[in-house]
Amino acid sequence: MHSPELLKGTLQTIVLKVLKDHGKMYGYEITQRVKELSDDRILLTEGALYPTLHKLEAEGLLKTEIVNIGKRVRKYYNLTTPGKAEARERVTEFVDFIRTMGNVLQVELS
Amino acid sequence: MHSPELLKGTLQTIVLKVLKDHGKMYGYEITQRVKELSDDRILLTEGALYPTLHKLEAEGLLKTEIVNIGKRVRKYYNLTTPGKAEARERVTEFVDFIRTMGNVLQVELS
DNA sequence: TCTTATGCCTAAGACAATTATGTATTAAGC
DNA sequence: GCTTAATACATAATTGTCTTAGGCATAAGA
Repeated sequence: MHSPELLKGTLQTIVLKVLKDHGKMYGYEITQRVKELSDDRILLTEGALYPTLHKLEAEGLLKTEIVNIGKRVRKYYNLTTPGKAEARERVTEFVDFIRTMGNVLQVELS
Repeated sequence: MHSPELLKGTLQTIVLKVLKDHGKMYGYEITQRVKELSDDRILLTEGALYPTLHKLEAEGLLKTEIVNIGKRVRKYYNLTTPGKAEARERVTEFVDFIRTMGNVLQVELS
């Protein structure tokens, strides 16, 4: 697990990009996908994830769809059109940030 | 200027690494060096920098030296031996984090 | 002389995350 | 049949880092 401080500020970017790459997903699924993609290094906590999903939805970047699986409820999230644009921007912004940090820290980012 | 959220958690790493690369520096000088290295994209605020310097000093990672320049006072900071080790670790940690994020976001980090 | 730059610092508040809960269903092990 | 782990949603209290807003003072340039 990574030093958690570095993760701060990246959650929305992660959620938007993962949804962009994988399409319709529900909360728990997102945590598992990120765990998998990060090789168990990024473990999203529910206390952070759900408020973030709700916030992105309130901003119109995500839309939801509730599906019943037996007696259990799943809430699927997907990007809206503005959400897709936002995902692109966030990733670009992140990459730019990393380049800048590479200069400041004088490191090569393979 | 970058989205400030992404910067969160990176301040200590920046301070430690810049001091490692440039040796003895004072607070204001650090802000200017980072501004320069980042091409004006990272502007450290004093309200964040000074508490961080004091904290790192309290942890024994930095040592200080006060110098009078005319009537003005400069407080130089430099890494201690544990501080140098910590700087190395923080940078390694940051690079690892970036690699992980590259996988999660599915982006190439040149 | 007024603004900008240099130089240190602290305090209040915002914000995002962690930690701690709460509720409930389903599958697996014993 | 019972217990535990996994699945699945969610909120609330707290923590920590940062921004914003102050405060004080010297030096240089227009």
